[in-house]
Amino acid sequence: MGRWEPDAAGRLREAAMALYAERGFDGTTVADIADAAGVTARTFFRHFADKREVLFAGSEQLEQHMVLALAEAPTEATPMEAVAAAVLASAEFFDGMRRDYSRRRAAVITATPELRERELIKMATLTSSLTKGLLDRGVAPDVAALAAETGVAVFRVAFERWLVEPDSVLIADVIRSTLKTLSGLTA
Amino acid sequence: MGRWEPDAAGRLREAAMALYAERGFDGTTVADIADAAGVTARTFFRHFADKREVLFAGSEQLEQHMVLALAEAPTEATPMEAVAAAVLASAEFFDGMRRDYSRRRAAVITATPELRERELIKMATLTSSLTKGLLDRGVAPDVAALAAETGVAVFRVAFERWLVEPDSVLIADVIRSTLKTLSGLTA
DNA sequence: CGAGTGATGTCATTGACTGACATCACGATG
DNA sequence: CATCGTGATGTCAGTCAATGACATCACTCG
Repeated sequence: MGRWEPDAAGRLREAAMALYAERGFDGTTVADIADAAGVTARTFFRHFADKREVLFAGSEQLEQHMVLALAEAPTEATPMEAVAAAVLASAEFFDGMRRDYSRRRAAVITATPELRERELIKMATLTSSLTKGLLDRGVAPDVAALAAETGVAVFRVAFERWLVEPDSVLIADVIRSTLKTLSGLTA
Repeated sequence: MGRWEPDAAGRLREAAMALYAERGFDGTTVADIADAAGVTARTFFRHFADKREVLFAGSEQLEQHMVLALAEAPTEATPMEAVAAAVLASAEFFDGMRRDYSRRRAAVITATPELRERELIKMATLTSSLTKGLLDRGVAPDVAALAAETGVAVFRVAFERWLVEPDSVLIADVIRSTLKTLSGLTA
């Protein structure tokens, strides 16, 4: 065993989720989280930029994954098809994850304005990354922005729906269904 | 003259804008703003919930105004027409305002992640208010959400374009032009 | 063995934000 | 005219998020 327990960041993430769910975001201090994880508050800030970011670790990987899927979509795919592929690729991130965790996380975020702000900016960042990915595919700026925006909207709606569905439902199926609803709207 | 200079909130708003523009958001303390406005920091927090909110005063009125315009749209208007009326109504809020102020404010917000977060949540609130307004008109939930989202997107795009246009251009014209672009996209 | 490294702890400090309480012009009321 | 709220502000003390500077020490590599 090393000088310290391994995976301090992971312990901090779990401690934060547990405490936010139990006492609420405002009722939890960074010192509380650090104590529960067996480190000091200073170490918390070495792993996460601020008290909110601890709930959003992994969002960069999700984004990278989606952007990669977008880039790998066949050249002949329409912009919206490519975006759909990117959104579908996100499923791989959640299938392995316990639904329970996602639900508690969503509940905490919904209940805390500060966390909703952070989530919104993550979505905005995702949107602009997808837009850029489309531009790289030669899509016109207006179309790219609109397609990306629409794709992220589908992602959001599908994710919310998935959280409510029974546990057996796969998120990929919910995404496909949401995409179908979208095409019905514009038809 | 009363015991205190009148309109402390207004003085705080102006002082905040000036200092944020001059030294940046992070380089400005609440005490700085309060000093410049001739009050104490404690008074700042009696007028604004936090350091970011001082740049968003008036957003509730804008929202109310738009929701009202939505409600007053003719019964026979389509959802998107009603939303367009709401977005157009926002013009009355900016025509009187010095463009210069809006530009400096936008520059500060763009440069500061914390402020961009706040702006995003204001837009999200606006979206959900417009959605609710559409539901009150009997619009189906899916359509209402989509129309509101689209309307806010138009508002955002038009506002940004307006800031770049020469000073003589009216925001209402930019909004109308943006709405036209939108209908071109979906056609 | 000794130098270097990386993750952590310790300490001090700034600044956002809050609660409790005091102050005091002004307007109403008797 | 005296007094009695009332509302906007000041004062003070305190909590907690966040950051910089410096110390520590197991581990690794030469």
